[in-house]
Amino acid sequence: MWQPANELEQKRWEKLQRLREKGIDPYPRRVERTHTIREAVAAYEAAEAAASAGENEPETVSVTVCGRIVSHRPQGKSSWAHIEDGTGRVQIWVKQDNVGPENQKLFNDDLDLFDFIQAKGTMMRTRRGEVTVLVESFRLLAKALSPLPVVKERRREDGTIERYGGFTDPEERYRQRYADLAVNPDVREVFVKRARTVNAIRRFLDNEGFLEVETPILQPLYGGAAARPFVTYHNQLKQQLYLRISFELYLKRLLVGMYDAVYEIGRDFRNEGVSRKHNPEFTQVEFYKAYIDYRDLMDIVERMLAFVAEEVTGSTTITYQGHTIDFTPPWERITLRDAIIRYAGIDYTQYPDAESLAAVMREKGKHPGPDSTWGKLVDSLLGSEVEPNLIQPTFVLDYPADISPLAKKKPDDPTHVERFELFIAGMEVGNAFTEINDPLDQEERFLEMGRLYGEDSEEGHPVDEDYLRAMRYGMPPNGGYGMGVDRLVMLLTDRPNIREVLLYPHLRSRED
RNA sequence: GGGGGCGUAGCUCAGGUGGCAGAGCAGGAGCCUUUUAAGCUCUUGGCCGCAGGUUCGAGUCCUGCCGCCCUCACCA
Repeated sequence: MWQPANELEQKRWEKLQRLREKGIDPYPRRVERTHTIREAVAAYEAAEAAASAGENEPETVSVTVCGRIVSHRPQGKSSWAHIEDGTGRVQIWVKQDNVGPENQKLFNDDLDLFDFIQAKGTMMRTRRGEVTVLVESFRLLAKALSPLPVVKERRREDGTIERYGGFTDPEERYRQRYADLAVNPDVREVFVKRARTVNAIRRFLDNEGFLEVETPILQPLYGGAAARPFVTYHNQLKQQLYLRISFELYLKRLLVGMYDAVYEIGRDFRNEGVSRKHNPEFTQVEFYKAYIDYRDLMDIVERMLAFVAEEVTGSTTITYQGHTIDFTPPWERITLRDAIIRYAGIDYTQYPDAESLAAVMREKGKHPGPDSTWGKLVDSLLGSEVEPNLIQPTFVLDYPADISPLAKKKPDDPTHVERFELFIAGMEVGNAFTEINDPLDQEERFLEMGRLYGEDSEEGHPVDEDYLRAMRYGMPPNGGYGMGVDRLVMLLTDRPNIREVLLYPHLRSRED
């Protein structure tokens, strides 16, 4: 059973007992509300506007509003408070003349910051010009036994807001996200924008004729990306299962099934390091469309992100960590080879094997990993030399075939594939290719990956025989795109850390 | 996993070279019927992350552990 942990909770618990002794239910069932706070303020401002037209006093606006007490300023026989609901914040004024001495005392002594109340009264404007509910009666809706961190704000003369105190420790904010959201409105705003982002992606794809589908998260075989999976087990079926690392192979099977264009928005799971840009579970959108290739995909992605940015922020130009980023199409397109020449000064086609490429990287002062494959070395050049420089949306295209086992080779160059990745603000945001639809080529590429990575590597692609069988029934030529939604939300909300855009980011467990 | 930083009151933070653990806000008592970081007077509140060690004496120095942040590695 809960016990007060400190003096603050002890006092609130005592107030709770006092209220019960007075016959007041601190957690009543029924609530009356005539207006949200935003509606109440709007109704009064409308009445004022109408009155000023006729130069009269505004008509009486009677409201019953509900919300959490976010400032509590008892002043003897007259008290002020602000209450907040999901729509806004309004000041209330409780006067002994209106509510009587007993209720005035109860408001002052037994109600606390962060309690929920219902207040009935008429709208007015104070001398200082703030729209306020002059309270006729009020009622406790829910007692808060634990105090939230207090954040105080003052509006300076110049209109800017000065904040005092606050709730800023990232660990506590993530572990107690409810408290973070309750006291930090800007955090609430992040997740409103996140919802709008997902919604805008969905609307865009729906309008483009894509069908939204859902595919298995628990999979007997994982694939579609090079990542280590989480492993789980179905007791009754006595079957080892993996949490998916991508949607790719299941979505492309649907093109065999004669859907022309499909997409899925959902969670992927990768059993790898966590960082500023990586959470073990993250949200992806992947879409596949028949009869297009990676050049068409670039056009779609440009239009999609310009649309999403506009819907979420009101503009196709955003600010991210001090950078101005412009989503207006068209975006820069550069081949991976040219990008690495430009930013690392190495033409990797001159070093066609891992040994020579590693050697030239060492000459340039880089530190290639010891047992890297050639493809991994190219990828590391991209990650460390190129990626940080790509601030504006940039498509990097035409990747080496041996790090891209699902992408179709270029017609004039079998060492490279029709693939691009999208980089924004120095982050990889999207990945796409002209998909292999030749089942024999695909099988060979799976086997090749197996040879490169070795039988026991978890990063290698397990050969998905059922996927190959599907492809043998005939798969239309198609292009597919995958994008990390969390990273896009980071961009659109100007957050430097993926945890800031996840309601409940993964944290190590801790004894409380 | 490696390197660096951090952990002090409910919250935000101070606490040179080891020497009585502090402030603001929140909380409590009192005054206060147009306040808005309300104000004024008084006041409560501490496992200094945890466990060891050095020392006459440790919030401070050392070691280990836990957690978070940054970074590297890993990661299409």
